[in-house]
Amino acid sequence: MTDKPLNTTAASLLGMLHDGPLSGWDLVAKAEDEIGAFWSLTRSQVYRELKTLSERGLIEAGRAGARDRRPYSLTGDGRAAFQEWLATEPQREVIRYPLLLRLRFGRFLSAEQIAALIRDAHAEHSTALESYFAERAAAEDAAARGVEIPGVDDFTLAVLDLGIRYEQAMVDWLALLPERIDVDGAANGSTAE
Amino acid sequence: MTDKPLNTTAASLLGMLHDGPLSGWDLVAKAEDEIGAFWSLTRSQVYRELKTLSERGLIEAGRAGARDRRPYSLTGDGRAAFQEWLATEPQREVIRYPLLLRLRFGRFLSAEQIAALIRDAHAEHSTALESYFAERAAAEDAAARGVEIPGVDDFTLAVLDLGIRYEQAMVDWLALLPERIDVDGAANGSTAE
DNA sequence: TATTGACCGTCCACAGTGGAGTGTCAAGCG
DNA sequence: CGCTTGACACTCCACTGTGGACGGTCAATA
Repeated sequence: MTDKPLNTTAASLLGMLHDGPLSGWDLVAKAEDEIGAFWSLTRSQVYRELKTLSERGLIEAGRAGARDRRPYSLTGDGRAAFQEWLATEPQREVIRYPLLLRLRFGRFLSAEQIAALIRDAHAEHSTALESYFAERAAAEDAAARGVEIPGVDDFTLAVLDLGIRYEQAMVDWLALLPERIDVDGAANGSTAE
Repeated sequence: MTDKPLNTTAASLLGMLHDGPLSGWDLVAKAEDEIGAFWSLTRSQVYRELKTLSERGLIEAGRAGARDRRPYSLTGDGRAAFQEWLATEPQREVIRYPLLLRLRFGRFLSAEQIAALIRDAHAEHSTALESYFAERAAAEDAAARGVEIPGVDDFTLAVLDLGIRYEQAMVDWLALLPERIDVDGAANGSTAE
């Protein structure tokens, strides 16, 4: 199975198929829910990968259900390929954050524009933080009552914890930002230096 | 100039050209240095964008210097297009972090694999944090002595501050991670749940 | 002088994004 | 009962993004 290393998106699909057969549509939803915070993928990409994965024999399409729904299941080769991928060196993270780019070019922005950017971002990260808190609370509650939530293990919770730290850092920073950059002094419309 | 919105990478190039004419090569270096932490771009992409930007009249190629070096400078239309872009709604951040994906699938990893992943990531983020601290210290030192570092303004420092918070959150999390996930209990090689 | 290494750009295959487009099925409603 | 609506499921395409191979130029130095 060493014909060619898996790309990360393909590997994530194999990983999710360990929980049972799923269609492309389901995989997109599951990915969004479970790994969406740190691994983006799109419908187009998923269907493309499913095609090549099945050509390589790492997954197998079941019989189509209603509405062209095609469930894929993992093959033995697929499991092996996934294990191989797990053992590869992970690449560095990629972050692309348009807001930061605009702020970095803040000297070309008006005070109002800056304030609006910060306000919106603060709102977004606050709600993200809230929902992570809720998720953790639900998990802790379930644990206290001895109930198992399917698909939630120690690793899920550990990663969730990082999500909380990340969002908290964002919220804290954004809250202090307006006084940190002297917004009124920085306003200069379109004048380059 | 409303023929078509700029993509973010093209906009970042226009932004950097406000500091004076630069070649594609220089732009890649400058981007890596100044915005690389939150906006990734590659050589290929930069040269492709430079071509279309100059076709659209937003930048202008100067006379080629040694080694085919072609400096580009901003046009008036380019400045206007950049201002327009600044006023557009920024999209959400995209994060793609292969390490987190592997950890999320940690139940398929051995204890040694997990430990190694964490150790490496901790080292990487620690050095990133150190270098950010050094950068900030240099800026503070310069400020104390009344010196202006070219290309460093309040916005640069504010964004640097977020970088520090981000790396600090990572380092803290990674430091606690080994005891948080009971590594020895989690080891199970290739067994699915 | 020859080699080395930094500089500068091109090209290509593959990966990733977002939206338009197509069809299917279930539920509700008049 | 036929119609509409909306969720479901996939396809296709243009554009954007990534990484590496490649080719050439120039400066320094052994």
